[in-house]
Amino acid sequence: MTAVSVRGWREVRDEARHRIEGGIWKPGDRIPNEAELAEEFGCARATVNRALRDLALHGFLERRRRGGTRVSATPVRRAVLDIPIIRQEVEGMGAAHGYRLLERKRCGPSPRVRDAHGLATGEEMLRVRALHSADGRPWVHEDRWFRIASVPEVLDADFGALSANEWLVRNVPLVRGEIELGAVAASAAEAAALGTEPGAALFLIRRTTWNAKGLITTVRLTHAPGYRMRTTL
Amino acid sequence: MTAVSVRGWREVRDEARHRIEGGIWKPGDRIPNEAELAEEFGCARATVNRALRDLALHGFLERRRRGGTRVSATPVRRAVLDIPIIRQEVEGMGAAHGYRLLERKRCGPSPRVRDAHGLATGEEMLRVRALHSADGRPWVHEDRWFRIASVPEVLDADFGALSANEWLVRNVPLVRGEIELGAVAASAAEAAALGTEPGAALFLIRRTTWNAKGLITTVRLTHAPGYRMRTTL
DNA sequence: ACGGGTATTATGTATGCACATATTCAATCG
DNA sequence: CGATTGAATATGTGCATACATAATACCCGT
Repeated sequence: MTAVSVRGWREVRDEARHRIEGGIWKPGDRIPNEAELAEEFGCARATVNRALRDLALHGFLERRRRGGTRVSATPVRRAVLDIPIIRQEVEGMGAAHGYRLLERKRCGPSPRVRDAHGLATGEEMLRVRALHSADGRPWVHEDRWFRIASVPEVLDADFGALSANEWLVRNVPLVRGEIELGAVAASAAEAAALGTEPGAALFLIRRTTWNAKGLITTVRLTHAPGYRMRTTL
Repeated sequence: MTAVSVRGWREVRDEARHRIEGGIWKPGDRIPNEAELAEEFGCARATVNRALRDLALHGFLERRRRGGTRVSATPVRRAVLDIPIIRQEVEGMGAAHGYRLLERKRCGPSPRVRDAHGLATGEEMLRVRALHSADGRPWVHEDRWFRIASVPEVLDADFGALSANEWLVRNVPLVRGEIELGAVAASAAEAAALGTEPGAALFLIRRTTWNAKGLITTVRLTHAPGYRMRTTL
């Protein structure tokens, strides 16, 4: 093989990807080891390592010590995806971000929230519902539950102007979180806020965060119909 | 600050995360530079670099040359998420993966597909619909379009037993791809296959791949109601 | 033949160094 | 005064080397 001189680990990565895409390295194939590639490319093994690690992160390669590196038999396994921050997403489209508080009240958890997080029925919570819009058009309905025992300070925030998300970022250090993506039928309240019909298919993002004391907050974000989240491979 | 001796970049990463989570480094704060942290931790700067790069990849930090590293003001921006391969996902749950071909025919593109990819109306395509099941229960409806001009070999595959996805993996090197996530209302055909009502909210994964000649295939995967995709932060 | 220990191999990671590059700040010149 | 230039700084990346670790292959003693 001709010694191709490359500049930087990105070029090594791209060259490797071309070989996968061009079928030179086929799914399931074992590819040359790092030392050999380093020699071929005229660079250090560390550089090859960086490139191959990146491809493995994105699911193109599977690597095992001693076993070598092989082209993934299932080419798309992992994607790095940007979970949008609403304000930024809207402004990034060149639209004006609007925020309107719909509801803010202290109450016990809904059965669904209670069961999902093992809370007591009497547990005191704060529920905040709001609507985000882009150039005046409904964009996302936000339905958030705070657990007051974990963040009592939340009672001092009124969320009239500042979105709950932004308040959280400034006031509560994150400990552990989960993101869940799915599809749900619009509830009556969501449909009204988003200007659609109850039962309409809405894209759902649920984020839940905990700290050492337990649940901090969980939020159900439902996007107006037609919303898509995209990522490139 | 006491010099804490750490072993490996993961420990550096974890310690940094603890400082973010514990509020020692607050959102928007600029953190010490790599050289200082390396000294504090008693490791090489490259090790600190690896750790901080990883945190930046996951959206916890924002890094700029000369500008230093700051704690992200928007704590969750990026998530690495596993896009499931259906067979693996089903088998990973300990269920039996079933596959049934529903339809396979040569035809022109539907208006939606044609417009989305700028195809001619007369363009010859192969449409394959199938149902994946888990322990006999409907799991995912697969609606796939192949562009015959790009992959004529596809006509030789009957897809009665082998899923189109697996055929693709073995026969077509990937060039460029996109994944789109969203929610859609179940079509009549989908509803029938998945055992639900037309209009039900379904989680949608659309994958499209191209090569140098243009579109290869696009697939609409719709999951049975209640399906969720999860990732940890 | 069999089971277990050991050598081999490929990747994983750490280190110290050098240089590249982006960005900011400040000094300088017209 | 304003624009340009240049120095300082922090991260980005590359290299050579060394050792760690996991997985496999192989050999050997019983």
